[in-house]
Amino acid sequence: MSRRSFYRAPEGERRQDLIEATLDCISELGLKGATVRQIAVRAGVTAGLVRHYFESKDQMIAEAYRSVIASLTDKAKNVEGDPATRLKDFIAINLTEPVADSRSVSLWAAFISQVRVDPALAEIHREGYLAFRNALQDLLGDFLAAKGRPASTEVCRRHAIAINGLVDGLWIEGCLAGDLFREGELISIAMAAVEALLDLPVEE
Amino acid sequence: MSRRSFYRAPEGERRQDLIEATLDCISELGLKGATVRQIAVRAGVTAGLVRHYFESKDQMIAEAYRSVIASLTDKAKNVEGDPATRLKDFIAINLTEPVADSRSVSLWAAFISQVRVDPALAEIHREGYLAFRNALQDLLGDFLAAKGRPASTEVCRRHAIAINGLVDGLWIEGCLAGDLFREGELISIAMAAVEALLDLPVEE
DNA sequence: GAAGTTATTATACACTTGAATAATAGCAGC
DNA sequence: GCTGCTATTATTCAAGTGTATAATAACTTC
Repeated sequence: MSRRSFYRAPEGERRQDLIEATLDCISELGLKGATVRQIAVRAGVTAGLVRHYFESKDQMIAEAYRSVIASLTDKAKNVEGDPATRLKDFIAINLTEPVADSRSVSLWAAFISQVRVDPALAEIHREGYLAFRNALQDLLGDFLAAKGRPASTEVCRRHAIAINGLVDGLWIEGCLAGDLFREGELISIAMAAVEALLDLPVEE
Repeated sequence: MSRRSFYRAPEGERRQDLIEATLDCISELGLKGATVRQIAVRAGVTAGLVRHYFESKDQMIAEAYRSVIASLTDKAKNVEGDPATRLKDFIAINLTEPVADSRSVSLWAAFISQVRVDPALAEIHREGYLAFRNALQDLLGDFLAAKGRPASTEVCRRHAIAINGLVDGLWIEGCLAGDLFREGELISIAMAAVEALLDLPVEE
């Protein structure tokens, strides 16, 4: 009667593994299916270890949510180049894998559904949304200025709200039922819509 | 030692009560919190009754989802009047209570998060989305024709996809963090955006 | 290589879960 | 009122839940 052998992982690595396993469970089995035991199996450890790294299962899930938000927003916030290119890339990135895939939207929805239940998640959502929208707002300000049509903060804010809504809505549908659209169709629709909203060509 | 007294309800009524109680639980406690016992408490019955009306808890939840989708789409699909009024109302209805409230978006998100887990829910979502988008597409066709700018099915389809995405995205944010926007601001932004997308005034 | 630290395993606990079953009481028809 | 049907309650069950605890083995330090 002997114990299984194991590897003593560095703290950061193990925490990351546990969070990743948590997200796998949530996306494939739903929040209900993300039990401590199932998460442990996927992370290749035993259930007790979870409590060694996190105060509670709920706290681990909140951290997992933070990492989802970060993965959804980081790529789009770090676009580079001239304003027109950045705007174009911003849209394309959000409507292309890996941001746009069914795993992402599953995770996102699972957490959104808990926003009313857990105020901590509500706060995380709010921060993520505002950071994302403000990045877009700055981007739009730069773009309009570069095109010789500088706009007030208020105008940029309204444009950012609308375009953010548009991109979010298309992102969701693309993730949930991508087969309803042709290859690249959502990006093309989004690009045309942004041009109409701003009354300016984005692509040359 | 006596049993509690009870009322023998007509089948339709009791089923409706159970579904309503299920939705209350999901929106307030999350899918995890929607246990057979908790649902029974809210419906004012004992847990065993659930299985008398539904084959399983999962089947009851799928039916509950159907009723959510219906409540979200029915109001918007039944707009009346001339095309411009219908288009205006379509947008306003989707961004105003009771369609736009935190309970609705919680329920919607809870089900979306299960789409990957349960193919039955995926099918229900797909049907709901297409019915909604097609209603919008017809509406846009009528509107453009009435304004003397008749458009092809394909053009209407692209407009419907974009406007549907826009409205969905704004709906979600309005529900989740309504306090980030001024009274009526989302409707005003949506209306202006639709006018820009169609290059036509919606309001006189 | 021995000693000490602690990440990890193993096990146990109290509680909740969805479901099955049997008893019962509300109500319709006579 | 009595009878019969069945919607509803009450109880039970096995499986699964998050967490607490103690034993242990992997690794560090000297």
